[in-house]
Amino acid sequence: MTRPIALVDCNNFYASCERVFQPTLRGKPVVVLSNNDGCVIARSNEAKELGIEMGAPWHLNREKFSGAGVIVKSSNYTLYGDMSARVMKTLLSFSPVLEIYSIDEAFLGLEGFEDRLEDHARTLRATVLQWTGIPVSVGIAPTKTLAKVANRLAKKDSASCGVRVLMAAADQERALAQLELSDLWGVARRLSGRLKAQGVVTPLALRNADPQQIRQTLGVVGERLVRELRGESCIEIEEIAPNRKSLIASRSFGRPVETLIEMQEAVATYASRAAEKMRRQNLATANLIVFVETNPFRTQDRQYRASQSAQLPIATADTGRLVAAALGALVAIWREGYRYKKAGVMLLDLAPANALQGSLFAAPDSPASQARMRALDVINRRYGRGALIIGAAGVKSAWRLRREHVSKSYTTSWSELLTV
DNA sequence: TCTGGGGTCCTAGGACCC
DNA sequence: TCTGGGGTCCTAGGACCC
Repeated sequence: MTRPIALVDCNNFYASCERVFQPTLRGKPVVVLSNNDGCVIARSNEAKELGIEMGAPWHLNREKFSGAGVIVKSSNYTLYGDMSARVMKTLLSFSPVLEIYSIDEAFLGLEGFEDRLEDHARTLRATVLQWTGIPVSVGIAPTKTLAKVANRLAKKDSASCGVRVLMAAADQERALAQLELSDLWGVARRLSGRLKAQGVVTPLALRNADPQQIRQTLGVVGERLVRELRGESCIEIEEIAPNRKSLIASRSFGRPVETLIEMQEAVATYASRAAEKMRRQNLATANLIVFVETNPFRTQDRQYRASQSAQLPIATADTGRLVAAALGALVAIWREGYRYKKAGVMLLDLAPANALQGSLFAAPDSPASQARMRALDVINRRYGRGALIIGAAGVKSAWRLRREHVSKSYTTSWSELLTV
């Protein structure tokens, strides 16, 4: 009754993309660098073998690897996004049940292929390579967490030729015995530390632990992890991507920013870029955060980091309003005398820009509708007349409108509330 | 003047992912 | 001088509501 789940992961994705368009890079060590050519974000196998670490700051490594013939590329996200779309489209021809998990990973539901999982995966692998030029690895198991494990082994173990199936309990146990706790999906430094402190030292021990007991110390996340390791699927494949809830536009500065005017330029740019992103997805918001920080790697400098949120009276995607709100928030956290390294604008509580129309027809007992009715009730009691609340940001902002605006600011100006 | 319970919201921070 | 840029989920405590 267990349905097989495949995790398809592109090998060294950004480096592989560069190779597709520049075949002379094949067989050579290639690294792709982050913005400002700051640090390593992708490495070909050859580069990994040279000992180049993920995230390594390039200015500390340039010397070291210049003699090794390493080819360095600046990142090109437009290209990677395009290649990703081609890979995902190809995957769709191998199963209609597809969840795009990240730019280079996807989960596939393989129900119906139980009797030929390995063959199916090998054909998939060959086809993706032929159609897109991107090599992928495939891990198959009854849960997403185990599919991640299978995928890791498919990559690591050259004998498996890029495909690993872990449907049988005995195979799963053998696989878990080969890994470290921090190799597991969802376990990083902190969690593995806490587990080890509890005497759970290996992935296999975690699989054999009591879920209830793990829940005591690690909460629901821990319990889910144990169950997933046992083959009990707790994390479903999400074929329809839920609406984005927030988005960020931020950058590190190439050199320290020390004046307000420069910081204002940067924040205005980020706010405007964030607004563009939002409009492209037909979203709107009434809630944003501006943040600034100094360079934490320069321990000799005085450190400062701060963030400030700002609320707009109604949800909007208008660049002018968002820039104005962001600059207002910046003033509240700006401190003279620091060498700023990074700043950004986050947009929160994103909701479809046409939510107002939707809300009129929302089910009467939906939470959003109830919140709106309560807000309406307050207005009716207070002012003896009805008004339509702009609920574009859903329940939360309906509450906010009620608390912060309806009862305080909007004593007469209904037309403003009604503006879309 | 004293006494309760159940539920949601808000916010900040932690932890993790790619 | 030089160390990325995005995201999500969970928790905990206080505020607030009925």
